[in-house]
Amino acid sequence: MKVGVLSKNDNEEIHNKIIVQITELINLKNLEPGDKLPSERMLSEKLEVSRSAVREAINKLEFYGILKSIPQSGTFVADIGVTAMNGMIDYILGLEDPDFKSLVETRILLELKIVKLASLRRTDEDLVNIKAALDAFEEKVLNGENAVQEDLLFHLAIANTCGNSTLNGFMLKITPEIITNFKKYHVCGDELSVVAIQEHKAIYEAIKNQETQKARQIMKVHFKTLYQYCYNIE
Amino acid sequence: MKVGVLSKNDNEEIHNKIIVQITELINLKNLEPGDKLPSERMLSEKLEVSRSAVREAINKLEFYGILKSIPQSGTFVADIGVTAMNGMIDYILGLEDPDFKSLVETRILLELKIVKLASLRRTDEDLVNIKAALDAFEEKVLNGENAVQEDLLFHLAIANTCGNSTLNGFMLKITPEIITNFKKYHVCGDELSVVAIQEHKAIYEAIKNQETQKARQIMKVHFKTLYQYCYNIE
DNA sequence: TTTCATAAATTGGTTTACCAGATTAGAAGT
DNA sequence: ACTTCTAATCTGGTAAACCAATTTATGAAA
Repeated sequence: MKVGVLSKNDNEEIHNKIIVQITELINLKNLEPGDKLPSERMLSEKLEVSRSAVREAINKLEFYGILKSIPQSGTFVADIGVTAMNGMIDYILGLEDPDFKSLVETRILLELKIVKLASLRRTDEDLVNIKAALDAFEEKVLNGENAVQEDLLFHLAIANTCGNSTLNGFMLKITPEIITNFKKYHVCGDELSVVAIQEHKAIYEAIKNQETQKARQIMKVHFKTLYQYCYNIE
Repeated sequence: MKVGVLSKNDNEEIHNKIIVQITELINLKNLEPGDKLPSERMLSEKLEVSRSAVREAINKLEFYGILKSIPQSGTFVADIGVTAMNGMIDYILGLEDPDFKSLVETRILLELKIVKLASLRRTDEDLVNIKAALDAFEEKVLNGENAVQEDLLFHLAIANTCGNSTLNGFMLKITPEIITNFKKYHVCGDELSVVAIQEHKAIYEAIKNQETQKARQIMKVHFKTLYQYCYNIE
């Protein structure tokens, strides 16, 4: 089953159907950016579905920046143009659920950039946060406990200091899926955690000293095991 | 105003407040992964807000993989652990709206990876799609019309063939914001479009011939102007 | 005591009714 | 004809009522 990034349940199918119908309507009526859609009531009547279903479809299109609802006024076609809209909707409907490989591949890409930016832009306050996450991770590992959560919180702490809210948001989006997949495929890596402590410390130091390339290099080494694992799955 | 990735309206403030309260409740009750939250009715009563408000807060937490609602059963703490949950929620609530620089910075990062993957994984069918987007762009430019939409659809066509649904989804998420910012800051770049045609063609050929490094190199050149613009804004 | 069928209660989801702000139509005044 | 003001209408959002599936409680049978 295909499902979007918003992934909820199997009712997604009917949402997609409604999205297609709304799109067709926009094209039929030659609505331009800024134009108002028929009201939710009209749409639900015309498409013979409940208003809530229409609202959910609109929500999804709004999430992807294609529509814009304004409280007591109406729902409008965002000013990205109808060509972009039609193209995007095709791709949105075709979006598949991310598999583990996609997630890891993306995570590594994001984090190698994030650690560079973080080392350039980190404030002193940021360093305190990262250090706290680092200490929490170390304590857990030295206690012999599973520290997957603390591991990823350390990485999120870095993402939070990179000064790029888009990258930060993307990291937050994929982290839970990464964790659950770690558990699913038993990539918890308890045995590697002691090594990981040293690597985390080295990353922290590099960020602290603003050694951009070094920070990136250590992060790359840090991901080596994960990287190999990722490309051995397929 | 701070706002999350889901960015809707100013009522986000109260959603965040509810999210905090729900989190506190989970901690108070020492709920572990897999445990069931109080029902939506109980929560709305206890927190003295409407049930719909509770539902929206839960939806957001579900989007970020922290909670999981099961239809006639209940809402459960996802199995990422309470430590990860608490850390993530702090970061989620602190998320700011992405600025243009964040978007461009992220786009370039994503696309340089995407074009590599696409050149490795593209099918013959993919090539047809990319070529169609390429032709549409060329026609628009040669007609002297603004071709921002067709430009980005070409890039989305590539993203759609990269075999990584996470990266593809992220590209879809930022594209509309990129377009609106282009218009806002007048980065439409009509004068550059003729050059862009050649670059697009070269990218297409490289993907077609599966010349991975070359594809990436051309994409990098293609982004040069945008890159400079991005780092001159601040 | 255990097992299993049955009914009552609980759940998230959905439909319906209602709300307050925004828009529009039209009349009144100039 | 053109404003201006007002009231009726229309809008997305929200609260309340309802639903079907699930879970739990109950108790009879073994």
